[in-house]
Amino acid sequence: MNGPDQIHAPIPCSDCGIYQLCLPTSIGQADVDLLDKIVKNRRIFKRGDYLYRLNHPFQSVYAIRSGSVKTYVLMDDGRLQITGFHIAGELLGLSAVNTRVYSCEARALETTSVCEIPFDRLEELGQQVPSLQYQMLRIMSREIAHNQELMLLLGRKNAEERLATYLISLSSRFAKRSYSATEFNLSMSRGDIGNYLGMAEETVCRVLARFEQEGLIAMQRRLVRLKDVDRLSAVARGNGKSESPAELVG
Amino acid sequence: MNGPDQIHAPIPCSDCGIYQLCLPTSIGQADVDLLDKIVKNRRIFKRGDYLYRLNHPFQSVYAIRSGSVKTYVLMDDGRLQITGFHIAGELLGLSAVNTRVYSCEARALETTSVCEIPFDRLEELGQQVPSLQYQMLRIMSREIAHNQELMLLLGRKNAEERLATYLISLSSRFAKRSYSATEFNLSMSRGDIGNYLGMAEETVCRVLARFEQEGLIAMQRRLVRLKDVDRLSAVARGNGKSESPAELVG
DNA sequence: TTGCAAAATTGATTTAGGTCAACTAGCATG
DNA sequence: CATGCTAGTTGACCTAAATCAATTTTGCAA
Repeated sequence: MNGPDQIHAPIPCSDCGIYQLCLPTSIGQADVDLLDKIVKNRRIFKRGDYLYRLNHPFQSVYAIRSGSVKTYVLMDDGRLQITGFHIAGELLGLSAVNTRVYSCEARALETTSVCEIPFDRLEELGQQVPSLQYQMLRIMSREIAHNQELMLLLGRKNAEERLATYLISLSSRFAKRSYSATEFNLSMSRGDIGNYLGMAEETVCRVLARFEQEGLIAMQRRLVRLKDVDRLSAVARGNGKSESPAELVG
Repeated sequence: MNGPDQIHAPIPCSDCGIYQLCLPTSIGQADVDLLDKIVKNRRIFKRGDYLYRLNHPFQSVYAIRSGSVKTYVLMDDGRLQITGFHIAGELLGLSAVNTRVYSCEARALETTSVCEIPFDRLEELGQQVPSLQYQMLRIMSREIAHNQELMLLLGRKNAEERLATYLISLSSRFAKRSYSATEFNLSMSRGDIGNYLGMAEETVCRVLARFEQEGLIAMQRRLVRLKDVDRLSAVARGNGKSESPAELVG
């Protein structure tokens, strides 16, 4: 039987038999550099370039060295849904497959350098790269927790709470890799943010403007500075409106 | 190295070291019966009884023999969020742990008979029960796909689409275990449905009433009959409002 | 530098759905 | 049988955010 810290090979989709994987997960800048050194398969993408563009999954995982990437799915009715933004230090695979998805794509938001890792080397690399020693199961488990958080966000939170949550989340992701956690570049457009958070582009603008007026943030085009993280966190948690936590009985 | 069809022991939360697991997954009535026969640990819960109620995870998985169960989390601010409804033929564990969750609970929606399976027997049982031979990874992968679907629902869909999606989804779950797929009992309250779908109880009522007027369903208290599944599916997919599938460029 | 297209902002208007409130129907209890 | 009690329904009203529309700003390419 397996030890708990081994990497498992990816598993095929139980419906279609094709491999799938989900791991928009942070492994840290150091381990990305390490991977880059071992794998020697560096690639550069320019803004708008596709990292992949597929009707179905895929052969590689990408460790982002610098820059940023958005992933999204195209639904069978033509709608586009952004599933995540990924920044330096993070591992990028493919988000889950479901029947209504026509194609999964990932494209660079700015000039982006990645290390492309073929699937069949993942196991071997797990021996050498500390953060990959977390097995897939653990990584996926984190992904599920993250999605549940996001579901709460989409189902319950209003525009201000969503955007505050988003900024705080970005901030902590930047913090993990020793960039500034309070001043960073939103490489994605307002429209992208709106799509991701389930609100109109105009609302994103208006709420950001409101945050600025209230002294929570400072903005200059796509550069944000969080001026009052505490208060912003409070907004993200939904303080302000007095929520009655009605304990429902089934 | 592991064969692809083995069960893995659950893995501890990478943050807190405590075990967690997520698997609100259908394994089918036949395999539930099989499990029940092998494990011999049957338990009966009455409406409102707790299957578990914990500040942190947990020792068992439950295979539902009959009845239904809701799972939910209590947030640190006291809010209650329903994370799923589970019916006969499904396996029920614990939905993902996240930092803002204070406690995870599951309670019966009606008189419910389950087979309680201790964690440490999962592996052994995987040898004997076909559907458990899917390894955890695959089960979790399905869970992620399901969550992403739900995220789309919560982020993009309006009240009618949500409720239509919900009914269709329930229908297909019932269909899997040879109950009627077009006539079934909503064992959960309107309030529960609203909580789960992110809308007010009153809106649930109103939309159901509208569906009934339009001849999509027939209702009698908690008993629903789907009269026009095709049209209902169309509503669930969001037909009606002409969505411009703007292809955003990052 | 000019010119153009995409992105962002801001205002006006509309609307879906939340909230509050009243009322009804089932169901359980003494 | 009367008496609540909870779940469900329906109506009135209001608000957050979508939509529509007009500018303004910016980035990029000739």
